[in-house]
Amino acid sequence: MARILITSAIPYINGIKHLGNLIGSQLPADLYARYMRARGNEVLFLCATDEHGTPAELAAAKAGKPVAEYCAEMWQVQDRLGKGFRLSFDHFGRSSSPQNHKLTQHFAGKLAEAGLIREVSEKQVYSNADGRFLPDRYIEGTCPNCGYDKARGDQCENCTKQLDPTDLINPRSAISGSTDLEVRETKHLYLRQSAMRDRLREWIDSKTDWPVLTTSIARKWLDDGDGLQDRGITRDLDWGIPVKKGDQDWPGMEGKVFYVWFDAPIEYIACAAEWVDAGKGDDWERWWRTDKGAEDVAYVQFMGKDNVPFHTLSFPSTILGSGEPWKLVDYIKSFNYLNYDGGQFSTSQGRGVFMDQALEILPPDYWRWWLLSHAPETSDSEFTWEAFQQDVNKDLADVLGNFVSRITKFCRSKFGEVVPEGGTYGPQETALIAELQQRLDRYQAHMDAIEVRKAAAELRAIWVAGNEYLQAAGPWTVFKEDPDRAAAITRFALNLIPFYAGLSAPFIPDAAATMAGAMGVEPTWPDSAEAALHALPGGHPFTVPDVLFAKIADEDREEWAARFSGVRT
RNA sequence: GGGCCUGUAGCUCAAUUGGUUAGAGCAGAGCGCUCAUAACGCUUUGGUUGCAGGUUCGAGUCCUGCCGGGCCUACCA
Repeated sequence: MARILITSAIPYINGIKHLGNLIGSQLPADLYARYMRARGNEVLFLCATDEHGTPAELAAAKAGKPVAEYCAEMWQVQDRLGKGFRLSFDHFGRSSSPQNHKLTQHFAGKLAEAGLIREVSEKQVYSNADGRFLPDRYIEGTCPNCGYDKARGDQCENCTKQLDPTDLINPRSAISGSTDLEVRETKHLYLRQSAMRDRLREWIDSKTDWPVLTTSIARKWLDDGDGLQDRGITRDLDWGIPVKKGDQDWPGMEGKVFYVWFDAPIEYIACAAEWVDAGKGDDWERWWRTDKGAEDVAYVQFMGKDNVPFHTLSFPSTILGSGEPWKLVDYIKSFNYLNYDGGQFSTSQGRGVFMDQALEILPPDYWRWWLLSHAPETSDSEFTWEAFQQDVNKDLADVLGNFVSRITKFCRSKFGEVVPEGGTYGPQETALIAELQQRLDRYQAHMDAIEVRKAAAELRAIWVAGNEYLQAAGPWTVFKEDPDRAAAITRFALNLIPFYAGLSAPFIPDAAATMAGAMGVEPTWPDSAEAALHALPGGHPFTVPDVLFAKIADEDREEWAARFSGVRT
């Protein structure tokens, strides 16, 4: 039995996440967590909301609420939706938790002790009307290069020229539109990542089994230009973790908070502390401190590709630089993006299907299956309503659901709602057991390697094998001359249901529970195909379950396609 | 502009990392079955691997150039 620590990239608090966000980290992380638990491993699966930063403050202001209240409410919404999708977090925390405050301040103190923090005085644009410093992106003006009048302070979207906010003609606040801006001097802390460069490179180079998508992004940052740059880790904001050196004040840093990307990954650790404080566990350090029992933990992170630099460089800088024996990530699984009907999903533009809407129209298993079996592992992938309808109807309703339906109903009509006795397994059953064992081995290998789409394809093939068997064995014909043989075939086919339930549970937990429940058992991972297909003896009662997956009708698809074609208001 | 990823059947994806005749699923066509959610099974049509060169006994895979799509580019997160 292994011990596996799994974290999903923590979703930003600002609004409800869309299906692209879901398949980019939380859903595959959940698949892996469920699988590893089913295999008998000890798993700690953590996620949280990422609550700090300018967008959270602005979203709260727009909602007319204090930011703490806004975040607390949005946490509840995200927690509820996560449960709706059956995300099996051991704890769903908050980066604004007291545990994260303490830990973030602790890390900053340790980094300062190690001489890895330097103070930098810099000039930044301040908006008097908004009462805040403005990040470059929140300053708009006319591009000096092309004359585009909505250029942002970091880059002109029209001509793609990199800009400084001071380059803009007629600069104004993107928040209020105010032109009452001034340049102010402000002091910030920088993490000396440049001093960590060799250690980081050595660490990245040791990760030969990581996907190219992950290591190439890390190397680019290490080597581009003058190499890895120091990074500002504080901001002039109200909402965030106050800058402190451990539990001591930090002279000159009064009123400032840590940058959201500094405290967000630390929440992975703090979340474990929250898990203990919530009474769900009793020792979080054995998951995170290699001097306190975590040396044998395998730590796997899931994230979208845009998150990779922060997980391969920034966060490891924090960990390594602290000089303390914290657990570093062992494997990073990163994902590309899911597009929606020819364009990107967009939270800010309200484009696509969002988690709350998805659950309003269909149960979570439909989404889980489609999204996971089309996970954007090698490149961006695309959601269309036609593909979704077609795939879900075929895979879930026709192949799996109908298999359960046809054999349970056949048995009920010929033998009653009890696994029939009599007859013995013959060559057909032996052959199928051998095939299923091979497929089981492959399925497990794909799941171990976190090859999500390949695992889904193999699972589907396992379902198909049941229909092939029934067609070839034809118990409805055999029954007429040899009821005993028909009983054996039926018994064998009924035994496939709990087998399928166990294997399918990581993908479609609700349907798996229904299938197993109908057969009067719990979904469990099979030791072998041989053992699993002898599990239910003759005489074992069962019930015919309701239709597992109702099909998506053309009218439904058309209605949804129309309903979600515009932008969310 | 720079870096990286990507382009394979109508659609979604494979191809043991340079090795026989490029494979699956869906969709399409034909046949079969009648237990089942008009479901299932079998057979089958379909490819100049974005384009043009090059290296090699051999290229989807490596190199060069071009074309298209994507991500990042350090103060959005």
